[in-house]
Amino acid sequence: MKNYSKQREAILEVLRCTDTHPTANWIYEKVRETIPSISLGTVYRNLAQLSQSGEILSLHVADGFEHFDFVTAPHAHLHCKKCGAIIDAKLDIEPLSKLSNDLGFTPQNTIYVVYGICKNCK
Amino acid sequence: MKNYSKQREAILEVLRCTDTHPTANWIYEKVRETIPSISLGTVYRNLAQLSQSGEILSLHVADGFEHFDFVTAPHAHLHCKKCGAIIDAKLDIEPLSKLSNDLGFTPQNTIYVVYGICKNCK
DNA sequence: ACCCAAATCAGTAATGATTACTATTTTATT
DNA sequence: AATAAAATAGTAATCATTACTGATTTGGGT
Repeated sequence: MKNYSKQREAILEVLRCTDTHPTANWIYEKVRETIPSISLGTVYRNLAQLSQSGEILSLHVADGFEHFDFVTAPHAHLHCKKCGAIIDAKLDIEPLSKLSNDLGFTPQNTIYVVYGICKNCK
Repeated sequence: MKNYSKQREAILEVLRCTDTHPTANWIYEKVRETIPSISLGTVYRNLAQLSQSGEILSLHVADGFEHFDFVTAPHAHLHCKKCGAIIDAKLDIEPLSKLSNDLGFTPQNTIYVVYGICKNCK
């Protein structure tokens, strides 16, 4: 079903080594330093696949871009409206079991985005 | 700064009278029943303006569309991966004051999306 | 009421992130 | 080595959203 590819490995490696929450294009530019022939479509395809299999997290914020996160454990994302930075934060979240009890909704994963102004932009 | 327009009024009215979380295009089609000459650009412009002034909420989920919500009070959005529905849910959220204390981040508003499978699609 | 500047509008064209497609190459298995 | 499935590079197409333009509407002052 899923074969090894050095392109996918490189994409994961780039994502593993940043604490920003890059876009597909940012990752593309970064991977090109190692694999100059890689194509943007390959980056998109692998990110979608990794996201679908739960190995990485896909994150939609109000800037219109899809962002990716190597950290899949539940945590909050602070998005600065000025500089666009996305900062990780620990934040206690009510257990999701209530959702299945009350609404019959089976939760799979959770995205928590807080919009505001970051330390540097104040 | 901000003048009255019947178009903006109609857009707000459509949004007020639905419990779905419509896209700009859905709202456009709906408002056209009342104001057939309205243009899609007008819908987008007003939604952006209302969202920026905090009168409505803009919501980005993994379907690539921007959704809008008349309810601005903090609550969770359950997004069904199968049918694409967005369902409102009450969910206790840790007070955001900690963010400013710990990270110097000034929170303004909060979007909480839970991905999963809804009751009907199970 | 009338005037004027700012705001808004309808209609259309442009943008650009993402997806789809195709012919070629790589991977894993026998 | 032979084969089929999976992945790739490169390019073209899609389509939600934004930008632009010239006409219309709004609201405050005279």
